[in-house]
Amino acid sequence: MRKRKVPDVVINRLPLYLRVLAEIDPEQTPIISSYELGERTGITPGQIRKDLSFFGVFGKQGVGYEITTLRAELCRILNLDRVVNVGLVGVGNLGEAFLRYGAGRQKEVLNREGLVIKAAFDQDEQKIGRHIAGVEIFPVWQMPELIARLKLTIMILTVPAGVAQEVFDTCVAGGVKAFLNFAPVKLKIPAGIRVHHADFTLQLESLAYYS
Amino acid sequence: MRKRKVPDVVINRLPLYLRVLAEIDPEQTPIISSYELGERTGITPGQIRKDLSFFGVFGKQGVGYEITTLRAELCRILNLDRVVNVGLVGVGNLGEAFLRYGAGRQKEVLNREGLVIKAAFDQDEQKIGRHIAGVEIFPVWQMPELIARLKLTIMILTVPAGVAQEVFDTCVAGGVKAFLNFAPVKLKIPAGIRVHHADFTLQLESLAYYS
DNA sequence: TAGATTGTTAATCGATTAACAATC
DNA sequence: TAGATTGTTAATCGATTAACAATC
Repeated sequence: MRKRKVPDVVINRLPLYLRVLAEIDPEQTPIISSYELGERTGITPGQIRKDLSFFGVFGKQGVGYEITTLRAELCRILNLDRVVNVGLVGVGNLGEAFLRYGAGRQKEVLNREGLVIKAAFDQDEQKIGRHIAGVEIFPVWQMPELIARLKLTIMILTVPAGVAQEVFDTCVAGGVKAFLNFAPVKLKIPAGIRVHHADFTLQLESLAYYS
Repeated sequence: MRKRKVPDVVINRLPLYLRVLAEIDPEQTPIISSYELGERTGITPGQIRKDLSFFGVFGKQGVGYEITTLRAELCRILNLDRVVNVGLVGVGNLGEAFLRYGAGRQKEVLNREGLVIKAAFDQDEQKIGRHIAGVEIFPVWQMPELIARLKLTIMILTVPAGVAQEVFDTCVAGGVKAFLNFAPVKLKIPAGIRVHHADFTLQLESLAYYS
């Protein structure tokens, strides 16, 4: 894995480029310059060119970037040119909201990019077998089996803080490589595993500084 | 405002220190070293000392930090030593989940730190007047008035992308200083206003790279 | 060809880490 | 006093920005 070569901060910007490119009709505007893309993303043109240069040469000097090509390349880089199977653990308020979110307006966006929520997990007997926004809820003990069977490579953690590490470890053992963690805990993360934290409490508390 | 002096990245770490300190009983362990705090937060001891040094001198050489004092100082720095009033706009799936989240286990945490969700807003007639987790839902047109009356200084944006900028501008005009934005849009942000983005779609898409 | 815009290198900036004198 | 740990300075690291030759 030479992935370490590309800084995470660069990877985090690629989806933004993708989003902006998706808003343009390539029939009408087939080419975009780094200046125009910079205008629309809030990223400087130089930064955009630098970011893209980590992956190859996608533009034409004196001309710009062909939108269709650049979109395809970005999708390829992000693995979004194929289906990426996502799971979710913990169908409480937040988990349920997330399932519906992924089923609403954002579903089109996520699915267009190949991201599909395939299964949800909970330990509450009452919830097992229910469907939320078309996603079935399975018992947590079936996770190892279903991670393998459904090839889940991204997991959304919307579990209570107390069980987050345990659930996380189970997922890692099962082969999940990337996580979006909503639990307010510091996870112990093995090498090669990527975790994005979405810790609302910490975010609100730091906002208080500016209030 | 000399606030610009302290890097945002430092501010973002302070709530983490606060969380770890809150987990310790100061009766039993009254003093903590930067090494111990580093152990528990995953931040290097040097970094912690550097971060704190932006705000003053809180420790004793050869001894460490008095937990009660350090907690109080961090709260003061983050404005969490007084009540900080928070509003929420857009009571859809995500907005509702957030209200319940702020009412559940995390409510204790948030309230202990002075953060209180005081009002929610929506344009749907049906939702007006309802209460979710004890928070009343008001019509959006009452926002300017209620921001002033309830002194809302932080706003959580859980509105659809299409109206996010408009709602944001209204809040800014009303005097809101800090935002937690869940809408998948690039907001045009005036100077002096702080926005934290929680854009799930972008986060999931960048995770696909590691999947 | 002249103008435009890329890809890339070098310069700058800012944040993290290392190291240690100060001092409890 | 001796040992420990802070507060702070200097060195390092990495990311952003500026600049420009290459070239369409």
